[in-house]
Amino acid sequence: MSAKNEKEFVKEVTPREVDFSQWYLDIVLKAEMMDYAPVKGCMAIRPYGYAIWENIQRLLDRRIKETGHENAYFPLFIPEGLLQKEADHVEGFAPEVALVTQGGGEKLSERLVVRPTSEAIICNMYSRWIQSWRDLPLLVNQWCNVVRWEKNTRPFLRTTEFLWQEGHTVHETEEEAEEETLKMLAVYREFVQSELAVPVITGLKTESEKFAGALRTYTIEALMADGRALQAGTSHNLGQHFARVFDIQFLDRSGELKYAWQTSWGVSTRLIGAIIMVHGDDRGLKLPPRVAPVQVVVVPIITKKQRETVLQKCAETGERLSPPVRVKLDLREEYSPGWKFNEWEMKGVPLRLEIGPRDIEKGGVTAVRRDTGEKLFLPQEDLPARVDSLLAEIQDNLFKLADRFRRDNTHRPSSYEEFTSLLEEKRGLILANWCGEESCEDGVKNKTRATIRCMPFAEDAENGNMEAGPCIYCGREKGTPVYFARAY
RNA sequence: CGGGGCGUAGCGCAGCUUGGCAGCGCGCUUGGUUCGGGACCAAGAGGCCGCGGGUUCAAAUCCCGCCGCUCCGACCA
Repeated sequence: MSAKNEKEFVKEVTPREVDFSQWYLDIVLKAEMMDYAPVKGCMAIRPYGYAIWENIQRLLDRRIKETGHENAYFPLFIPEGLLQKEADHVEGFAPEVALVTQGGGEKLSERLVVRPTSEAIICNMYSRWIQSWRDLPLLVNQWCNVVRWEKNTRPFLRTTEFLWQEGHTVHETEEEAEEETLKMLAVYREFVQSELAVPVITGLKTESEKFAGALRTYTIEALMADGRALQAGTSHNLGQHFARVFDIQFLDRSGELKYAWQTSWGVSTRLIGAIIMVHGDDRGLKLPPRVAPVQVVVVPIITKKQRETVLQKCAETGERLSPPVRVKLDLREEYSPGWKFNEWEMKGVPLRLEIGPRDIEKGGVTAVRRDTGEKLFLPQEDLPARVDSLLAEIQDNLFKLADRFRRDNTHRPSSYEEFTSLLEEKRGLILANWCGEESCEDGVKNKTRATIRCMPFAEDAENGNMEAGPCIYCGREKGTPVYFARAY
């Protein structure tokens, strides 16, 4: 295909190299994932975008239940006084809460916060449900919406209202809570990598970056194609902070009254933004088959003489593949095949099957991979098996490409000068030693706009050496390696 | 929240400087011919010019305020 044609096909999308932000916005709108709603920072998630979310829910919900959790639902409204109980928590969330002051035409005696997260209301309920060690562990998850009045919004990445899941668990001991926190972090990591094909690094957040009210926050961080990092999920060990202020106490095995240990963890519709920014290209989305609403699109090549034969073969092919494959037959006759090719590429459908007179004559279908653009001929006999293995290959390839990109864009500077020039010229993840002082973290942030994304676990040391050394900022000799990056 | 840009048909835009019939391309509707990488012909439909106020005989156009989107910062799960 000529360069000119290549350009023509994507004229509706700003190339990534020109303006990555604009590219992202073009994609989410033109692939019909969302549309702007008439409230600032709010969006309608359109069926095609929501179908991805439903797949995320289905695949993650299964894992959450397999690890022993049950789903429940708690109120959208939280009495203002409840949110204010935990000092750090209220300090963290107060600036971004929406308040309901009126109901039923009358001023409320106590204002209601629209949940920015549900620790307060859930802990309030938990204090009534827990009396004995026999009530523990309490393992509950909730799928819901939350509202945070953000100043700067971006579709899927940071919206005023968003959808997520939040797990809230209660345990007898600190060790159990820590184990749960790490277990769910591992679930997230496995889920995001194997289903979304998004490689992540895991680690501990710094004190300044941790969840408001938590003892410790662990995170999975992904690297976007523009070299910026995205926090893709977090798991918090809440310690006894909330138990103390919400009075979650239980009689332990020796008859002693103890405060419980808690965790909370969540991922949101932000994951959809990650999929877009990790895999997409100038022609549009590239969806990992495991979460793609449409895994295979069948495009008939209709000609005057062969119309019925072709349509029949398409229907037949669809029936052979679905289920289990999510197949879409695009039988619209008002669009040319070429137009459809471009549209489904924009929408990121992993595999396209073209069926025309020539394919029928040769006894198969033409297949085109979205990830590589590769064109293949698949004989009818082993079509289901070939489609199945191609989808698996595409899933695998998307992960490999993203993982290679992440590795290629992880740097290990040996001086502060190299550190700053890497941030200016290449971005990406920068593994550098840090002494642990907040003043150095702030210093780097103020000068370079890069933040510490996480303090990685030692076993994740696949990107060069994890040896301790002088702090990249102050030069003191006690720094340990942490990941810096500019983040969304 | 501060600074810049933008807001005119579903989408992309022109018109605004210098006030005077609301325009173009794509898309949409209907009919027909087509269909292997965004087909073609013909006939149509579609407007609170973001919202509110002001100036004027007259406002998309000038002035003031507000809202929204966006970029750069600040703030932040």
